[in-house]
Amino acid sequence: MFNHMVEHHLDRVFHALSDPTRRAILDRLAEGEATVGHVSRPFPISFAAVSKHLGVLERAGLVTREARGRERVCRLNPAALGDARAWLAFHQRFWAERLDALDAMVGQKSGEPD
Amino acid sequence: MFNHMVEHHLDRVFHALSDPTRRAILDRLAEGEATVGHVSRPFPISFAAVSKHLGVLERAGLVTREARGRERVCRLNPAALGDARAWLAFHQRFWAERLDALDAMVGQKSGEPD
DNA sequence: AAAAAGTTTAACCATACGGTTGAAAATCGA
DNA sequence: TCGATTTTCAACCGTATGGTTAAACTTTTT
Repeated sequence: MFNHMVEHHLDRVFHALSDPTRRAILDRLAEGEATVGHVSRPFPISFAAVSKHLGVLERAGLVTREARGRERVCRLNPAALGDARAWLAFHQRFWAERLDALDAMVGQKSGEPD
Repeated sequence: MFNHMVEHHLDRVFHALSDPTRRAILDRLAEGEATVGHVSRPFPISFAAVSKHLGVLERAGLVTREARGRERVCRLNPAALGDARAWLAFHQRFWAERLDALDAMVGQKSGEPD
């Protein structure tokens, strides 16, 4: 019930989240929507680099960019975090249960088949 | 208040999670500890490739490999998911609050926190 | 001791990544 | 219309990634 075909989506979300600049961009955007220029200003990298980061975030569904005149206003899309969060929550709990089960039968060495 | 120096750790965890093969390895390991050979068997890639994936997972703290004779038994480390989960949970909720505030001003409501 | 088994490491390949600069495209202001 | 502003796109660079095969290392088996 958990292995849908959302895999590629998870790929993109986790990958988007794996870069500190992109997480900082998300933090910046959490303060409110902003244009690409406004987002990029505090970062010590080029404008184009930030634009590409925003592309990665957009493709992951984490951010939307809407054209407004010659500017583009970026906004967060919190819902996109849902799948990643669900994956983590499920697995962490599932793993913990497994390990608890193992702890419960300390001393018994379970033969691992194949 | 959230910008610790755990960044690099988050980098590694999210990056480790961004690959479907690695997530599948974690799923496999959730069924119980296993040697590298056992882990790699179902995958259509080489043994060495799986070994490298396990290295990535290990460096992210998600998996431990313990030498047992000439084999290495791999186990999950659920705790390592903690930081990532905390990051996601905090941000999703934080963003949702922000957007809810915006929605409230528009008159539309469509947020599902937690 | 020698062979076999389980893993890792090294070398390599193709592609993707994060970064740059500079040109192009679209819109605004004069 | 012209020039300035905002953003993307294209080309490029150095490094990292995921994959391969083959060699090396350690431990078990014979």
